[in-house]
Amino acid sequence: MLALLSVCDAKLWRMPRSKEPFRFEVADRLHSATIHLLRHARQQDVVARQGPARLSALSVLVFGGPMALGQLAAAEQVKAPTMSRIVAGLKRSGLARIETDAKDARRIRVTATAKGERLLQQARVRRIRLVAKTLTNLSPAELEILRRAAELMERAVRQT
Amino acid sequence: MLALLSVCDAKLWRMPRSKEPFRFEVADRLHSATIHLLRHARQQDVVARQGPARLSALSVLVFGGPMALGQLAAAEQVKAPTMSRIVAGLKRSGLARIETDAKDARRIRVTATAKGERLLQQARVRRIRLVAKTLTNLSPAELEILRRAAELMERAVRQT
DNA sequence: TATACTTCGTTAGCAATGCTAAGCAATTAG
DNA sequence: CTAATTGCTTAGCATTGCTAACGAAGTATA
Repeated sequence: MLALLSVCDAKLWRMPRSKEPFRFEVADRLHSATIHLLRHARQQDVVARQGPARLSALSVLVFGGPMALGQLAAAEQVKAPTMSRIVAGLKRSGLARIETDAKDARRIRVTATAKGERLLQQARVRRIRLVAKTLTNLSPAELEILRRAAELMERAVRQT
Repeated sequence: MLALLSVCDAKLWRMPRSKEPFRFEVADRLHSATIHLLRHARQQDVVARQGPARLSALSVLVFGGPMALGQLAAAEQVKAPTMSRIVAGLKRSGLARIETDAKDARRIRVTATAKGERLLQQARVRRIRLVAKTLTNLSPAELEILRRAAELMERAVRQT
């Protein structure tokens, strides 16, 4: 259930030799902290009655729009056969629908249904609410630090 | 592969009514950013040749010391049968060993082996290195923001 | 045009991980 | 001493990863 989320947790840990030890220290702490935060947020996901892979794929469909199976697999960093089964599950549950591509008969077009969008938004609300709840005791200045940190993380990852 | 890591990604999303909208905005951004950061870090885990559940359990053993199966299951937020199988796998791979508890014959004592510690540390180094690499272009001031953010996240989650 | 590659998706079969239900053995309560 | 509780395992199911192998459709080339 923890997925890969807790491979490393400890403080007692010697950083590898580096010209920039501070960067490694920050990486270490950030890694650990984000693991703990997300592990906590995940508690809410039981309610959705859908497996993590399906929720995840559904979110890509909802926020990224309809797409072919291969694109979806790439977005989820998963092989095509795996995504094939996930999409089949979403279809069975009425959360996504499949159409054929007019230009290329090999492709399929996967789209989130209204029901799928609704379910995903609800799951999302639950998670965000829980995260917000854990931030309850922080001051505005501390919240500002977190907001800026989020921006920095997004930027850093996107530049990769 | 993404586990629950991408249930929500988008910017276009209306926050629920709240007395503290800023807190929800921060929660949303932080949630998204941490998902992306960890999804990125996870690329390194293929190398370890052990599933995520085993690596995760092993990390608890390495950093938390030997413990009973039930404790380990609780730490990993997993039911006992699941942990039973995970520990069996670790034992098969020579990464953990099982002893009987002298005081209570029902209990078992699971311990990480030297091989297990080595494997975990290597996986850990790979992940941290990758995270550090994505932080390459940040200034010292920006790194400091991330360090403080990590502290805040840890504190917030721990108070739960 | 015909043949051969390539690309896209599916099916089949394996392994890992989650669950509940059921069972066994040891401990604790009454 | 019996009965309830506790700790772990086994059995059986569903989900989600993978590779291998296939068929169908598009593309390139002789």
